[in-house]
Amino acid sequence: MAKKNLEEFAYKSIIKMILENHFKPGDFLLETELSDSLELSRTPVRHALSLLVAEGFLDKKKKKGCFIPSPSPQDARHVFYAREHIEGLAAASAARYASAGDIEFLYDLIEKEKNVENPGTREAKIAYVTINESFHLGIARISLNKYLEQYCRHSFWRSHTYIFFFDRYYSGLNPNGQKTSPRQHMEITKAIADRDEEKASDLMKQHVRTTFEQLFVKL
Amino acid sequence: MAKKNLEEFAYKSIIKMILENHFKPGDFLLETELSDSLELSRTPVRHALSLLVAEGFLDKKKKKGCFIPSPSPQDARHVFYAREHIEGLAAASAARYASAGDIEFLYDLIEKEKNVENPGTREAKIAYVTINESFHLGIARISLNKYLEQYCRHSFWRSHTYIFFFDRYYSGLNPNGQKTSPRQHMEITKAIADRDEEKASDLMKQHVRTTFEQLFVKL
DNA sequence: AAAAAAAGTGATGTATACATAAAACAATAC
DNA sequence: GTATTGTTTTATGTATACATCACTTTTTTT
Repeated sequence: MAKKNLEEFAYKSIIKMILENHFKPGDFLLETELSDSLELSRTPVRHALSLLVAEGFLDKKKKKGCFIPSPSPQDARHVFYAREHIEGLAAASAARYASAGDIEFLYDLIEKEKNVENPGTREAKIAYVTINESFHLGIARISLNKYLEQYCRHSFWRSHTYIFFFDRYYSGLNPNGQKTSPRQHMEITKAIADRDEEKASDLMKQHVRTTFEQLFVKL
Repeated sequence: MAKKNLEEFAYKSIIKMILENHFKPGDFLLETELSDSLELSRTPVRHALSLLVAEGFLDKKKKKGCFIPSPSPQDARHVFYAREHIEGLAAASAARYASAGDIEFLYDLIEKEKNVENPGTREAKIAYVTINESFHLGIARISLNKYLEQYCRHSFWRSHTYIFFFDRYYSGLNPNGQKTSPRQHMEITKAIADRDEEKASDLMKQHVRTTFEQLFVKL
């Protein structure tokens, strides 16, 4: 990763570390440790941590430090509930405003998703995550509403804390041993292409709920 | 205001200045100017500005600074659209989870709102703003979903940029010369007290839309 | 030996000096 | 007169030294 902007670099690096399970819930992210390991001063690290706290990715104790919030089934329900409805709104809005290029973009992603090689490997998992992110945040972007987009992005990332935590999900397989995402992504995209706002919204809500249920099958 | 925590002090002071119309859209909030006028160093000011940017109060240009976002009818439609639906969700959730104390809290606010003295004065305006914030963010809190609450808070404040800009609104009067907010607040609260999630949601959505329409009557 | 007081530790909180880059301006070429 | 390049300005971006406060450990007192 480029170090042009140290603040941005610190921000992205810390998120990356969190998503790569570098820390466990309750761990303190010390400014000095991070600045050492990222090889920059405390200032940009401190800045990045503040943002992450403001955005709700981290919790903070005054004069003590920032720490990874403890995930709870309750909190997961809250994120996914918010995410479900907000992405539903975004999908409806996307169905209204999507250009031909946007729709092509979504179909391309689904093609890529179907053709990920060596499913089950670490590389395949990373590919799925990347494509999935592009799809969901893509629809958020296509909604043309920067507020919806921002909230989608936030709840998406926050929900990914859980997806990485209970990472059984990214086997990418449902209980029947089949991938559900590409099919659902396809249906959503079709609804958007058909300009069917309500259907796009409903399918997206259902899709997010499916993700949640697959994750928390045992909770 | 106490200066125990300089970062908090800076944060609150800057918000206060913004809300008191100290700046106009497009104005840059310079770190050095602010730190001079608040009589502290750039560090806490810079920190506060970062938070305000993260929270969407301010926009930022890299290496240039933080500035008051310029309102546009398009942007206003986007904020109010997002706010309408998210506050609708929060109201539904609040109808489900509100405690007796919560409901009393809401009724108390409505009482206070009805009894604001000397309508039309600057003091009355500030009182309305304060009460209105407590009501809307109160419902967000009562939803018991911290994500919904966060998005409510964000879109609420962002929409307030417009409310303060076109401040005809806080005459508090509708085209017929009557205050509409207390009545709508009362109806929403009743729906919450009745545990009628759908009604609470619909009324809240309608209420936010009313606010928008009163603001943009001429746009 | 238990409790209270005091000193020590280690992190964040704050101020400030310096580096860097965007933007404004001036000078020059055309 | 306009466009383009070079210089200056100025505010942010970054590093770092020092202050402060919560917490821990040690010491003292009873």
